[in-house]
Amino acid sequence: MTLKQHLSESLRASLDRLDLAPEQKALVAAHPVRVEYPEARFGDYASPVAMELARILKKNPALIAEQVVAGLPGRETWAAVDIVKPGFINFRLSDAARTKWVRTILETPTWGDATPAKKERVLLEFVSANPTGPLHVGHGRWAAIGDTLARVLRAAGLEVETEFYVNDAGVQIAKLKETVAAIRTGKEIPEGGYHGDHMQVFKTELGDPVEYFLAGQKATLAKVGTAFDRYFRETSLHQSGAVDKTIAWLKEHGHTYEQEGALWFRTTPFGDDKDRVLIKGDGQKTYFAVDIAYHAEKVRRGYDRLINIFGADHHGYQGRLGAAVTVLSEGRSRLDIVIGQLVSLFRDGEPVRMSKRTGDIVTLDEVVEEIGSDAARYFLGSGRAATPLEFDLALALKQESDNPVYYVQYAHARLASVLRKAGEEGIPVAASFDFAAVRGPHSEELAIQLIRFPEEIEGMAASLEIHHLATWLSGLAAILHRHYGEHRYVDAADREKSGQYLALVVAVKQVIARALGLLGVSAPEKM
RNA sequence: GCGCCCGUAGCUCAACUGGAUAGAGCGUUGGCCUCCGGAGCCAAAGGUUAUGGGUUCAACUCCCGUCGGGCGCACCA
Repeated sequence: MTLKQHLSESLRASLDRLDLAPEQKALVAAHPVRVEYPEARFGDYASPVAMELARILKKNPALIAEQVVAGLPGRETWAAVDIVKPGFINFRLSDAARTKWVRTILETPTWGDATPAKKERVLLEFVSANPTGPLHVGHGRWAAIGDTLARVLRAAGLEVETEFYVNDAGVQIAKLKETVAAIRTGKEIPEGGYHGDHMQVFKTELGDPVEYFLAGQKATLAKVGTAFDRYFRETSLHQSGAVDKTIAWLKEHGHTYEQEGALWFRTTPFGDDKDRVLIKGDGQKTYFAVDIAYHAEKVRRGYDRLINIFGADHHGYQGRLGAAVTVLSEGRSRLDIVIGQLVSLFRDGEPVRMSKRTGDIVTLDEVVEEIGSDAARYFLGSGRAATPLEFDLALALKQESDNPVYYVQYAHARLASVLRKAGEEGIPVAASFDFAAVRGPHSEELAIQLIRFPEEIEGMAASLEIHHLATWLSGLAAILHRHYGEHRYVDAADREKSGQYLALVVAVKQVIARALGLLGVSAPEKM
């Protein structure tokens, strides 16, 4: 259990002991106990619960806070519990508690991992780019976010499979093949075909264009450290008859109707804003019908939860797909859709249009080539998915050697260097860490930031917002750099104290490496 | 026209989903290596959180309006 949870439960226990009328007791019991992180000067944890209960209990928040503190169990964990102005309750960890938790971190190489209340099986689908060209920066954003989300969910104790849906059938693929045939025979590219320099390879490249692009996309994803558990092909749905079976199932269960020669799926009762066509008047199945069959397949596999990462250009799909999953799973599976806003490309402030048709496309490969995988992963994964990202190539290139990711990596390399130095001096890492030995400027912050790591993981798993990882990590790096400036870790004159510092160094280094790993960024020993 | 998302320091982004004096990186200005890595640290400048109302002990966060930007609104894929 995390420290935050411990505190939350202690507060709950204290609230239960308040002398209240039965109806008030019920209200208090229903009220969540929130614990948050205050500014360092106030302490390590804080709770606004007394202020929140002031209205319900019709009492002065400071008075409530006093009573809560009076009945609080587990006081030995806290060096100080203060009540401040409106009614905040602030908690400062005791040295003994810091010692205990840091020792736990040192004994736990997987520190950060959390244990879920329920071990859910999750299918996470992302990227799913059409195999009609190379991946662009937008795909890179979904890859960075999706891959990190998968790692974070696993750290949070969920069973996660990742999947890339390959649209290898349908009209666009037919257009692609026509285009390739034209290029190979030296004819003009047909109406609605694919233009652009990246198509010219088919003058000499003789393979199937779908396989060619898919292989290229996989190679690009590998460069940014993203591998999928499964590539699921649309054609397999057609071959297995899954599309027809799914439509038949919907018919049998009364979810469809015919109108004007088309077959409609009644999605509006399940949150969609209009019903959708499955089979068109000309007898052709819609793209949506195929997509439903795909999600029927996911449901059939029995996941507790489906998560899809969609670009904002597909957000209109949310309602109908959610309705489909509800119907197909008969309410048993839940579909979460993470909408990621698009990436706008700029070069020196000038917008760069991205289109596979015009060919003015900046590929993910090129960007990775320019700024490297680490910087790309960090940059694309550190912003909130819901916020549009403006990516300036010239800026990214300029910051090549002065990028936020290096700030964090440098912290790691610096600690590696400290440990090397200690090795040369023959100073051993203390076997039994004692926080009191390393007390001083920023030491408390450093310890607490490490202790919070699993709390961050839990928070991200709940919100599906992984950008917090980069924020928290750069916070840790900042504290470390400041701490480094104030303390001398390796001092041959005081081997005992140095050993204690080294234990802290090992803990910080371990946690930074783990967090960078979740981000898909390397943790260098030297830079 | 309707719907979803966004608007925070000069630039790129945070702010724990309603908490305390809105924070980082880049850029700018001025300091800091006889000493474990100066890819770092310290200090300064920079904000009426697009804008006008509302809700409350408390609003960047919630509600309504306005302005600006992105994306959707097919018997397309």
